[in-house]
Amino acid sequence: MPESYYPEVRALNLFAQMDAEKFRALMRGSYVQNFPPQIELISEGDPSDFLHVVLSGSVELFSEWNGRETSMATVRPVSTFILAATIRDAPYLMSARTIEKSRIALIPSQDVRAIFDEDAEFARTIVAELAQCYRSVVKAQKDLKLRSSLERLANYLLRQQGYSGGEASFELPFEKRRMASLLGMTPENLSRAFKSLQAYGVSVDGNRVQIDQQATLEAFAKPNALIDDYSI
Amino acid sequence: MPESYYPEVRALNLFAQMDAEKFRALMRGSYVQNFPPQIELISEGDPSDFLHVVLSGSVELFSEWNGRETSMATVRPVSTFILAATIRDAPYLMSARTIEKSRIALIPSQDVRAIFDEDAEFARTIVAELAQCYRSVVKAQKDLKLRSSLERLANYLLRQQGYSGGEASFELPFEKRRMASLLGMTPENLSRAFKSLQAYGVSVDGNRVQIDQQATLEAFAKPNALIDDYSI
DNA sequence: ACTTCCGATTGATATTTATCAAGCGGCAAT
DNA sequence: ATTGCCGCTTGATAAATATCAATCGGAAGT
Repeated sequence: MPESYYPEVRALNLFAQMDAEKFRALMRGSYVQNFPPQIELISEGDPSDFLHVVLSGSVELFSEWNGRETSMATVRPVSTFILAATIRDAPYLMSARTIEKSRIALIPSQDVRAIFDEDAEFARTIVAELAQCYRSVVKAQKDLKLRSSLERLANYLLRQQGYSGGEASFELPFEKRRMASLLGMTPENLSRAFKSLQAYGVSVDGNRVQIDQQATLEAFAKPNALIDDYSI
Repeated sequence: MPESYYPEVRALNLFAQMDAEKFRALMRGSYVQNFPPQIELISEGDPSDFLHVVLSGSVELFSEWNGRETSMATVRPVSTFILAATIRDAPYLMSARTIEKSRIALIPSQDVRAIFDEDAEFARTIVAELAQCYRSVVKAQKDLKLRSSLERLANYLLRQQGYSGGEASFELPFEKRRMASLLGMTPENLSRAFKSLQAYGVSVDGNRVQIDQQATLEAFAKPNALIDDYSI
């Protein structure tokens, strides 16, 4: 990686605290690349050669089985993905594709494992990130198993509202078909679910959502920190 | 913890490689306790004071929301649970109860975090265990989102068959109601699902399952290493 | 401005899954 | 042996969700 990129990567939480020399060692074999939208970065089952870090843009993690496909998560700056595969030196469980034009840092997995052993500060950051990822999946699984699709949508909207500043009106971060897959439903059902939420003061126009009766929607959605708060 | 317990705990993968002195430090504030069945060990939302290690017996992790409850996973010896909460010093996302009479080691979370910083070998083991946990949840989520309940049951049976030695006949590890919740279905549906699998050579008598047409069942279930193989 | 394309929507219908209400049957306590 | 309990099963029905087939409508290209 050209040294000119170092500051950008160094600024990330993951690398901010680590020893300067170890950081250089890690960067030596790394790349930063720009990808156009819809590029498949990794395929599930492949060996985990690189830890990926999303610097800008966004990436979708998805999985396939028996001809079906589902969206598992979206990764936004600045987060890693396939950290667990990197650490265990195991095959990827999910595929990844860019949603939009994205800058991705690629760090050789073996270097991550090597530096992990040498730099306690880095190890601590890695494990904190991994624990965060774990907790996110557990939350997603609770969402899936404990809620109906309408409830999932309602809570999803409340979360998105929170991310975009808490105003009554906000933009959905991507296409509805992707949202539907993420929420574990079909696009047709998502469409009908939006209609059902009109009863709770939700209106949609394209990607813009407006929540007119915040309290009513919350009473229906019953958001819960242990499912919906991704900061804990 | 009485020193007489040390060898039993020391034998666990998690502690086998670590420095002797660090191990003693970790054990000093720890307990080993026997619990009867159906004891709630931790409740979701509580602060994570102890890392738990199942030495014998089995523990169910479950979650609740809005009056509903679902089984998230079962933990068998020798595994930890709530490792991620311990590391992040965050509240538990899941509750835990003993399924049967169980021996549990309780290790103060703050000691785990402290020793993590001091013992690189321990840190490496912890992070490997955590990555394993992460990958298990991802697999579970793929199972939930990509498969119907009948397909989930078929693959579950094949996995259980594998764990119990691969014979055509084997025992289910626990009650059907718990299995149903784990598989994301109602007990009634599980009952009907077993009946549907008769068409693929599956017969059930109490907790004993017999698979008469292995190939037929596998052709239906389409087991996949990236979902069903918990060793990778 | 017109066409084309593609995602979103809508309606009709089918499938899957849950709910409700009995029953059945093993097992433990008496 | 009898009783009562509890988990499992079964049947009937309802609700949730998916599928299939059009159709709509905005955005991009001509």
